[in-house]
Formats: sequence, structure tokens, C-alpha cells
Amino acid sequence: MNVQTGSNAARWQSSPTPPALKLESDERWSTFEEVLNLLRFDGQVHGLSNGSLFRRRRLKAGQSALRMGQPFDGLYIVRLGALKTSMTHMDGAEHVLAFPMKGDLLGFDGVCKNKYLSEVVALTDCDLIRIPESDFFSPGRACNDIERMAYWAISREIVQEQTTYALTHSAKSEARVARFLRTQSERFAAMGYSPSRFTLPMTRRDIGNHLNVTLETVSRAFSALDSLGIISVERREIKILSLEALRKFENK
Amino acid sequence: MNVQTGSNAARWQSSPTPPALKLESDERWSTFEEVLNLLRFDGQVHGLSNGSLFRRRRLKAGQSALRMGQPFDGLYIVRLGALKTSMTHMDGAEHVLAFPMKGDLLGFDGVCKNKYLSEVVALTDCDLIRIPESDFFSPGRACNDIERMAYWAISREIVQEQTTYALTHSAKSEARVARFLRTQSERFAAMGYSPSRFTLPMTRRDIGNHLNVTLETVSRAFSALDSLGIISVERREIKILSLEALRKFENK
DNA sequence: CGCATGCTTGACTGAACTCAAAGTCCGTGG
DNA sequence: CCACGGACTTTGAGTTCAGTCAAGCATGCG
Repeated sequence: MNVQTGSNAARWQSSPTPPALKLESDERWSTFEEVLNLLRFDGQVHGLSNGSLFRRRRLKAGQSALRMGQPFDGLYIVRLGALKTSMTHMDGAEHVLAFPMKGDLLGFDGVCKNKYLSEVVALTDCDLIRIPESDFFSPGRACNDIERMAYWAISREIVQEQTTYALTHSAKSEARVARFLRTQSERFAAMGYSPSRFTLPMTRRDIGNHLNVTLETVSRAFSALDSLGIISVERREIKILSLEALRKFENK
Repeated sequence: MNVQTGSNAARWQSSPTPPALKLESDERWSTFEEVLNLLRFDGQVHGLSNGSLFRRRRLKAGQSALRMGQPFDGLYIVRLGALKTSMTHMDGAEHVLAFPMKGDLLGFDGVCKNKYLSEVVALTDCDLIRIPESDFFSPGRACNDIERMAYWAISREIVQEQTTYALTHSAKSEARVARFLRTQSERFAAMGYSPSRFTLPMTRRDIGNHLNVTLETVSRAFSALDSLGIISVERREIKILSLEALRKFENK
């Protein structure tokens, strides 16, 4: 199943720039121009990177391109073929995030925790182009902290969006609402506020829209969780009485 | 909260407040350190940007922070308050993407088309910090094309994810399947292939998982669209017979 | 050839939506 | 100050849509 293991990765690191001569006989490199083309990039470039070459990586249908937890080693552009990205929940359920194809970007969710956070498998035979981390983290120059921070924050943004998207994938609507509350609780905790007592800033309608259920369903779910003693609801004031029970409620 | 660069960490503790003189009279600036703190950034910084100051922007509840179509002018970090990001469909339906709060990033979907692609409104009174475009697009240095491309591609990634997420928000499952097919058609067109005849690389199960419906529902939707003469399905071979009718089908 | 995987279709059931009514909270203006 | 209106919320009753279970067919691979 898995392909790229230590030795290959090491080879990539040790010889980042290929000798130009090889190109004719060896098709396994792509130019910066080809990458821009694939991405259908329509912005300005200055031509300073035009000489850059990037390694390609072939995959057979069914092979894994990136695995959850694997250390981050750069971004990939799809040159050919179709893939599937997915996240696996703690309960083992898979959630399909997208079907990347020619010109799409892979692996950006890896920046923020320095490891990839989603599975990527090839659905057909594929050809990927790797953009090593060092190439866009500004090597050999005075590092720009703001840039690095921006990359990191944006990557986290992607991860959060993926997680949110996955959030709406559970059979029952009550479970979605429970998951939403747990998520809110964790976010309040991360901000330094109480995870067990907080005020929701949004309406039932907004919550429902976000979770793809009606506002009545949200209200009913809140009432149900309240009458089970899992939470206490009073308009927008929420008390989490048992985080344990709330978590159990998330799984159908 | 947690930062590796010893000297910086120390500085944070001792003087979390920026260059004194300006501050007393004017509270509308934030330091780079405060931004890192807010983001809970746990990576390496080199301290070269520590002097940077960023403008704040106050919002009252109900005010709009960013509007769809507005020209891109930088990223924003939430310093205080809660907001709502949403996209508005062509048919006028709103789709709530997220509820950004303290420490969250706003506006990155603006990089790729140089204008913001989602609405952001304040749910409570808010305080935002603006990171101008010029600060992370590396001004005053030899511009790094690869970096710029990476930003652009990543922004497009975010946009696509948002759109995908919005895709799963329509009342009826058949409409979701229709929308999925239309999206696929457009993607094939963008890749230079035929938008009206293509082969799906994924299983019904994967499509269903992606759209949050069962594989049987996907199959039934395909059959329904086929018998209406809107598409022609034969296993994974799809022909779009009437894009017009397909679009109408998407709206409920 | 036989098995595994994927796809289609049917019948039944249950969960979530729609429509409706009533109650609560809040800000505004008399 | 209180009355009013509007937005938000809760709860109920009926209906529809999509999930579940099950059976059968097609396709591809060993």
C-alpha cells in the first residue's frame, strides 16, 4: 500500500536540485512554469523562480499519497489522476472531504501541526508534484516571522474548516447539536474562558443553518439534552453538566 | 501562552504592552507578540518582526466586518468578540460557514481572487487586528514567486472547501447530488476535459459519504436524473444532457 | 469459473421538516 | 414607567423524505 518511505524521502532531501541534463531522459521533474500552469495561477510572478525544478511522484490506484499523522514534508500538486481525501474519526467512521484532481493542492493541513491531518488515497493512477517545505518557507533569507505565522494560521484555518465540515456528518441531528456544543466548549476553553458555562453569541437559526438542520430541530435537541441532565439551557446561557454524557451523545 | 524562543517568551511576560508612549493615548494598536499570543502560535519565531505594530478595528454587534466582493486588504485576527462568516448563494440562500472568535483568522479567502468571498458580521461587539497584505507578501525583498504561488493556491483551497461545505446545504438530497454532478462537470471543464462526458473516479459510497447521504440515495438520484433525461448514467460514465435542467434541479 | 465489490431497486420505517401557535426577552417610544 | 412591537425561542401535530434492510444483477479479478 504505502510507497514513499525513508530512503526516498532522504534522497529527496539530499539532492534538491537535479542536473538539467537528466531532463530529457527522465521525465520525473516538473518546472515552476508547469506548476503555475497546472494551478491556473493568474497572478504576478517575477521570474526569479523559473529555473526551479520539482520532483514528481507516481502512484497506482489504491495507493496512499499521504497518511494522517505522517510528518509534514511539503505540499503536493496533482499533475494527473484523481484522489480522495478523508478524515477518520475517533470512532472509526470515515469522512470524505474532497476528490482532488489535476491542478489541486494536497497537504496544506500539515503545516500547522507539522504532520498531515487527513488521509489521501489515489482513486486512479496519479502523478503528483512535490513542493518541498524549504521552498516556500524562504530558505537562505532572513526569515520573515509574519509570513511564517500567516502560513501557520492559515493552515490551522483549513484544519478547522475540515473539522467543521466533518462535524455535520453524523446520522442524527441531535448528535450534531451535541457535537457543536462540545466544540464550542473546547473553543471557550482554548480562549481561556470556562468550558462548562458560556453564552452562545448566535441564534438558533444560525446554529441550524451551520449544522444543516432547522432551528426547531436545534431547539428540540437543546431541550432533549437539558431534560436528560446533560446540559442546562436557558435561552443562550449554556451549562455543560456532563461532558462525558455529551460525548457519548455524539455517537448516534 | 507557549512559545519556544526563550528571549521572546521572557519579553512577553515582562512587557506584554508595546512601546509605551503611543499606547497611553491610543489603544488602537497591537504588537506582533500579542498576535502570536492570540493565535496560540507554538512554532519558531526569530524576533525580527517583534517591533511590528498592527492597527485594530472596533465593530459593534451587527456591523459587517468584511463583505463578499470587497477588495482584499489583508487578514484579520479576532482580538475580542464573536462573529459569523457566511456565503450567499445565487438563489439568495445564506449558508453559515463558521463562528470566528478570539484568536481566529478572518479573510484568507480573499487572497486568491483579490477580493473577499464571504460575508463576516459581528455577533457581539468586536475588536479585530489587521495584518496588511504588504506585511506577509514580503515587501522590500526579492519577491519569492513560489511563496506567492503557495499563498494563492492555499487560498483557493480554502475557497473550494467553503464551497464544498456549502454544497451539502440544500434541503433535498437529490439536489445535492445534482449539484455535485454540476461541480464535477465544471472541474473537468477547468482541467481541459469535456464538461458533458466524463467518468467518475469514485464509488457511490464515497460520493454519498462526501454529500452526507447514503449510497442508495445517490444511486436513486442518478436514476431519477437519468429517467428525467437530464443526464445519462451507465455505471460511472456520466453524460450531461441538459446543464440547464441540472441547474434547476439544484434548487430544491 | 467463482468470488468480491459495486450498483440498482423495492418495501418499510423513522427521523427531521413544515406549519402553526404561544410564550419570552429586549429595546423603543409614548 | 409601562406598553408595545419585533425578534427569538419553545412545543405540538402532521407529513414527507431519506435511511435501513434485503434481494438481485453486473463487472472485474484471480
